[in-house]
Order: sequence, then C-alpha cells, then structure tokens
Amino acid sequence: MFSIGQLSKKTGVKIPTIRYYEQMGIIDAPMRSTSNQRRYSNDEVERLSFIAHGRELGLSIRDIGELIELNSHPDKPCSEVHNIANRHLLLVQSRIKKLKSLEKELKRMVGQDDGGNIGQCYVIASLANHGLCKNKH
Amino acid sequence: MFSIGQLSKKTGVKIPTIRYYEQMGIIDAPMRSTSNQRRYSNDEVERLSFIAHGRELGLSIRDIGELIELNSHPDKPCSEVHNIANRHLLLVQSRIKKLKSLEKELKRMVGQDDGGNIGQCYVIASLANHGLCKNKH
DNA sequence: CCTTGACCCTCTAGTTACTAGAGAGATTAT
DNA sequence: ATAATCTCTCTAGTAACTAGAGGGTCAAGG
Repeated sequence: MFSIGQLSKKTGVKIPTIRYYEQMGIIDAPMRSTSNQRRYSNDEVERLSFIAHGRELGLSIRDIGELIELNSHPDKPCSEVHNIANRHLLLVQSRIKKLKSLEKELKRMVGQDDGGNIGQCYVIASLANHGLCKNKH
Repeated sequence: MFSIGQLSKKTGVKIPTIRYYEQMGIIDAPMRSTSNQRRYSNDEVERLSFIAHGRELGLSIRDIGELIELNSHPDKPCSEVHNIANRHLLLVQSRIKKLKSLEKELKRMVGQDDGGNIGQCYVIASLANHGLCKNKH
C-alpha cells in the first residue's frame, strides 16, 4: 500500500494525471487511508503502466479504456483488439505522410536562404501562394 | 463586399472558425452592414487563405500571427521569419521520428495475427510488457 | 511537544483550436 | 406574405492534461 506520490514515481505518471485518470473512470477509485488519502497496490502500477505505454504510442485514453475493458474478458476473440491497433496504425501512417510533405515544403522554405528582407521572403510568399498548395481550396 | 458564408466558401474555412479567428485577433474585425452582419473584401480572402495554409502545415495560430505581424513590416530582415519556419521544421522532424518508431511497434503488434482469444493477444501483452518499452519508467 | 517541510486533499480554471447548440434577428426566393 | 436560409451573440463542449488556491496530514528533528 503506497501513496499517490509513490505510484507516480513508480510509473512516471504525474500526480494530477493519475487523479485525472481516476476521474475519467479509466482507473478505479482506490481505497483511502483513514485520513482520506489514496492508497494503491501493485495492481494499479500494472494498469497505470499499461495506460502510460498506450499513451506513449499515441492511443487515445478512450481506446485504452476499450482495450482494458476487452482485456477483462479474456475469452473474447482477439480481433477487436487488433482492430483498434490497426485503426491506429493507419492513422499514424497517414499522419506520417502529411508530415513528410510538410517537411519537404518547410525545407524548401528554410533552404532558400535569401538574406534579404521580408518583402522578398520565400516563407511568406509560399504561405500566401495558392499555387504551391496541391490540395483543395 | 460579401458575407461570412461567402468568405467561408471561398476559403474553405468554416464560419465559426472565421469568427473564432476574429475573436483571437488573428484577423481584423471586418466592417458591418447596417444590420450588423460582417462584410468582407478580397483582402480577407487572401489573409484567411494564408492562415488556412499555415494551419494545414501544422503551424500554430500564434506562429501564423507572428508571421502576419512580421509581414506587415516588409523592411525587417527575413531571418526572423526563417527562425519560425526552421523551429517548426525541427519540430516536424522529431514528430516524424517518433511516429515512425511508433509505426514499427504497431506493425509488429498487428502483424502478429494470432487468431486466438484475448488471453494470448499480442497487442495486450505488448502493452502490458515493460520489457518492450525502450524508454524510461 | 512542536514546528518545519514535504506531502496530500478538493475544486476551479486555463491550455489549443476549434465545433455545436440555443435563441433571436436578417435576407432571399417564391 | 411566408418559408427557407442566412446571420448574430453567447455559452459550453472537445482531448488530455496542467496549474493554482486554500487547506489538511505526516514524518523527522530540536
């Protein structure tokens, strides 16, 4: 049995974040000491680490909640879990794609090292210029 | 002179978003018709497109505001603009890096196509497993 | 025993960039 | 004239926290 501060140290999750997770219902409200302080056991370390890892991977807390929910029914088929992970993979891949084209454009901007003044600045010009914009609008 | 709805159509920026930008001071409050409706000219189309393009590139509205501010002093040196673009480039590159390692891990999870039940699910296991986690905690 | 410092509590509000909705007035088309 | 479609302001909700106010609790040293 340990305090929220100790749980925080064990998991690397900040104290207000732990309380926030509790409030969001993603972790259960723990027991309290006689003086109303939260008291945790190793089970919560496990769960919180699971959540932290998922967040690190960019999963939403809602997704993680779903995974936890699924996890408590070990007889269910694995496919639902895979769906979540797969959906997230697709999202990540499209994000990477967007960022890469953005990187290219920014590189072109910065690479253009015109030492001039803003009147001829390539960055400004390229932001204003619709011609450079491959997408709609 | 046209209405907010028409500006929205011309730029692809949604009406509430335009009002939000006005409220945030990133675009100027426009003239109003006698009945208090916003009336825009082509100047605002330009500016709004500039903003939309910047947002698409992932610049914060604060950054865009800075760029606009700088842009209204065309005699200033270009380097400040470059700084913003460059700062953002670095940010984007680190974001890409993170996402790629994330993609790798997710692929490993999803690739593991065990058709079993959750008891043996690789995704869950790998989220729970600290050993897989290269980072601190 | 008492105090000091570090911890914990709840509650509220701020962050970013919007989006949605309520309730009311204006414009346009038929 | 009336209906459909704007537009107005204002408030609140979104995600995932973070920060701060104002107060209670605990362990160690003097």
